[in-house]
This record gives sequence, structure tokens and C-alpha cells, in this order.
Amino acid sequence: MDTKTLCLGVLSLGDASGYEIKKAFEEGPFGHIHETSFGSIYPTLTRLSEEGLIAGTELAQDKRPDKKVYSITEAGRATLQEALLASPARDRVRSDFLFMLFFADQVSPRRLARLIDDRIAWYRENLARMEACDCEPTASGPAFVRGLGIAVYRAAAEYLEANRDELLDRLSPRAEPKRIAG
Amino acid sequence: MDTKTLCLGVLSLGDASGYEIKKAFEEGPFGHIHETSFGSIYPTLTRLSEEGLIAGTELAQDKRPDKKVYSITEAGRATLQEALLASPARDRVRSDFLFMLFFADQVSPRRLARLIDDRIAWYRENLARMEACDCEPTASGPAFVRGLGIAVYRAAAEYLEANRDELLDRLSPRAEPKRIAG
DNA sequence: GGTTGCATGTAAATGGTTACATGATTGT
DNA sequence: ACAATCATGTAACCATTTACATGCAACC
Repeated sequence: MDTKTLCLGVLSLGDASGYEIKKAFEEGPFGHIHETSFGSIYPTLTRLSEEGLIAGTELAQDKRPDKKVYSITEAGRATLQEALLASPARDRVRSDFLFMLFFADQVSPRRLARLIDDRIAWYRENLARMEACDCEPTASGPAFVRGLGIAVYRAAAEYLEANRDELLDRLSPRAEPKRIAG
Repeated sequence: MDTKTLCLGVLSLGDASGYEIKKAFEEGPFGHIHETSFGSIYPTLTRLSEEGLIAGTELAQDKRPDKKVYSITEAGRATLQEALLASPARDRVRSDFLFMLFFADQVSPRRLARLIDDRIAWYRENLARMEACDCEPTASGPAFVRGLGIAVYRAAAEYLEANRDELLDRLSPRAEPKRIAG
């Protein structure tokens, strides 16, 4: 999905500022769907506004910088609808972690262990966060995506936990205790 | 991972042409790690060659176009080593499928069903492929990554299969059979 | 006194996709 | 006949990241 559609999507759920849209991707259930940076959101929002797909309102705040809150327009909703009808591009994944694991025998076992442990911790943290926000009776879509995310993260974490030691053992073969004499 | 490191990685496993490197990402166990296009591989290979990190040999073939087979050099191996020491950037995922699912209530149930079923089929096909190449006693790294890929894909497929109907039912609530009269 | 969070934006540089160009061979 | 596979490459375009620029408030 291009940033344009992404912003329209978030705004179709309610008004938000650029900062809030970014946050939604960092923390929210969008995390495992797509990432973005401010440098891509702000220009997109400006363009979207020029095209009449969203409308922005400057909002002065107390003890906070002003913010621009955007609302999706009817034209914007129509554009989002269209985008949702296109056939989805295949997932694009780019994982340095997997790449490094693939070349495990070119990496020191210590570093490898660190890599895997950090990753497990990351999954566990994210699982906790995702499972915690059970609270709101969310719409069907988000609930489904959340469930899928949890299922996948859990499978990954469990695999790593179950196979970590075996991999490390195989790479740094415990020097066979050599018999000093027959 | 940048394309440069990617190519060095593949070439560290054995000589290959640009075409073969691309294929490795499409079919091989790299599929769920990273994708690339010719437009990024060929220029990278040229640059890598200029930098002395790889060396290319033109190879005439019978009934086939010529190909350029590249080998990694010592300098190339050193560069790869360095890249493997850097701390891995976090995974970058971009999934149109998940995005669309998230907005399930803005998509027709029929289309949604199609989307999910296609995805399940895709996972099943890929699982079959990945499980099939059990043959070679691959190095520890690839075997580990393969196992992780299988675990994750399986979890995703199972989740989709288990929750598909519930989602669809909730979206197109079976019109309660109205009693014609008390 | 330093860092984090709130808040918006621009500009340069990078990196990557897409489409084009070419062409033989093999399979349907 | 037509599509797919093998095989390499270029160029235009697009999108995105990164770094810069600014500044107040709250917390440690």
C-alpha cells in the first residue's frame, strides 16, 4: 500500500494529525502491517489535502505545539474504496534478522545467541502489548488482523525458543573430550 | 539488507549469475527473507565488480544466452563479514493483504472471502514447496530459517482457516429469519 | 542538564521498481 | 502461434529514508 492509501485508511476510522497517524503505525495494530516515517506522511497529507481527499483544520493547543487535524472527505472515501478493490500486491518482507540467521556459520555463536534472544524478547514484548488491548470491542477487521498477528508472532517466538539451543550446539560443537591416552 | 550485501551473501555460498541470484530469492528459501528485481541486481553486480568485491567471468553457453558468472573475492568476504556484524535493522513488512483485511467492513464479503481463500492457497503451496526440499542436508543456518518460515506460514494458514467463516458471518449477518406472524 | 514526548515540515540523497530493449529455445 | 524460460542490461520514474530545522513542556 502506498502512503496515500494508508493515510486515507487511518482517517476513515476517525480524524487525526500526521503525528497521530505515524503513532498509529508504531504502536497500534498496524505495526506488523506497514511502517512509515514523518518524511513520507507529512508531504502525503499535504498532497491529499490539495487533491480534496482530506480536509485539514489547524488546531491550537494548550502547552503543546499546534496541530493539524485532518478529516477524510467523501471523495477520499471513494478513493479508499477503489484502492480496496484493487488486487493486493504481494507482501514485501525485508528481514535483516533472517538474512543474518541464514548465514549463521559466518557469525560467531555468541553474537547469534544475542541476535536470537533479542528477537525472542521483542516478540514477547509485542505479544504482551497485542494481547493486552483486548479491551475495546473492536471492529471485525482489526480483531481478525490482531488475531493473525498474535498467532504468527507466537509461532515465531515458540520456534526460536524451541530450536535456539540446537542451532547453537551444532555451530559450536562441544569439543569432544579428547582422551589423553587409550 | 541492501542489495549489495544480499548479492555478496548469495555469492558467498557459491558462484552465480545475476539471473540465478534473482531466482534464489524467488524460489529458494530466501523467498520470505527478501525480494529483489533485476533492475536492482544487475547494477549492483556491476558496482560490486568495480569495487573488487566480486569477480565476473563471461560464460558462453550452448543454446542459451551467454551469462556472467560471478565469484566473491576475499575483499568481498570481508565486506560481508562486516555487514553481518552490524546490528540488524528491524524487519520491514508491507502487506496489502493485511491492510485490506483491517478494513474488512469496507469490503464486500464476497471479495473478502476470495482474498482470504487465495491467501490460504498461497500459504499451502509455499508450505508444500518448503517442506519438499528436505532433501539436502543443508547448512544449519538455512535449515533454521526454513524451519522458522514453515512454522510461521503454518500458523498463518491455520489461523485463516480457523477464523475465516466467523469473520464472514459477522460481516454479512445471516438475516434473522423473520417470523411472518406471531 | 539531558532526554523524551509533542508537533510540523523541507531537502537531499538513496534506493528500488517498472518498463523498455533484445533474442534464442522449448513447451502447449 | 503464443507463452514461458533463459539471460543481460539501461533509463526514467517513484517512493522513502535520513538529516536538518525549530521549540516548548515534562520528567529524571
